[in-house]
Amino acid sequence: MPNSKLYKGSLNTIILKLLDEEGKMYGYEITQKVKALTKGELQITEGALYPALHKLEAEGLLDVEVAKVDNRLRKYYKLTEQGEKETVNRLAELEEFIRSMQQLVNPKWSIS
Amino acid sequence: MPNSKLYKGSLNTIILKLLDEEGKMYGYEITQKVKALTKGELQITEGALYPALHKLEAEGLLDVEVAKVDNRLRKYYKLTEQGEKETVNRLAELEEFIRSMQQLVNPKWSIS
DNA sequence: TCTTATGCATAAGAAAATTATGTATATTTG
DNA sequence: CAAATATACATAATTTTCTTATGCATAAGA
Repeated sequence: MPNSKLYKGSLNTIILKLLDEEGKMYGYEITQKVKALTKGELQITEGALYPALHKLEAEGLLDVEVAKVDNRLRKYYKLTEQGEKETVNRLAELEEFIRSMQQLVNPKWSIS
Repeated sequence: MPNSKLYKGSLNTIILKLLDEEGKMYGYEITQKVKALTKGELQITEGALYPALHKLEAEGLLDVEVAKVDNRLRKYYKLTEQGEKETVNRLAELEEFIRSMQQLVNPKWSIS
């Protein structure tokens, strides 16, 4: 996402969350999904996405399955069992983080 | 903030926002304020804070004023005019970012 | 036919943290 | 009273995580 420096560190959590929702996705699909969900606000670059996917796979959080569609390669990723557990933790962290940021940015809200 | 990787990139905005609210603050005060506001959730490390303050000063967004209290050094920072303008922009970006993240994490909310 | 879209990947560099130090004074606690 | 903790600054080495720039290849649209 070359537009905003803010999302640093949240890419992995975004990937995990999307895979948790969608079941399985391939890289390019993830970039398009994020773009659509955020109305173009967040654009994941390939240079960030693919290394992130490989790392999550190496950590045992993702499984990969190769497919060929229209004579083009696709690598479908899905959460492993461990990945599902981690996703719960990471999402909780992210939500807590969002709450904290709101607290800082706009203390009038979120009495929570 | 050694606990959460998520805030990466938002430290500068946090600093600007706090200075905008408080008028002037010194480094250690900022760390304590953030800790308090987020109930210990976000802990700014010195290794991140001081270089960030120096950079913001170098960019002309902050002015510094040295004081001695109880025989100890304090460096009070406050926004320059340019800093105030930038703060408006950065806060808008941050709020947009938070909205985007909520969109991704919990699409059920924010019909916005 | 040329550009754009789809689909993967990696390398070089930059940005922004963490971790580990270092210095110094004041206060609290055992 | 000594030791630990809190206050207050700073920087260097390292790591993490991006951006930017490439590269390859096929399909679709102008």
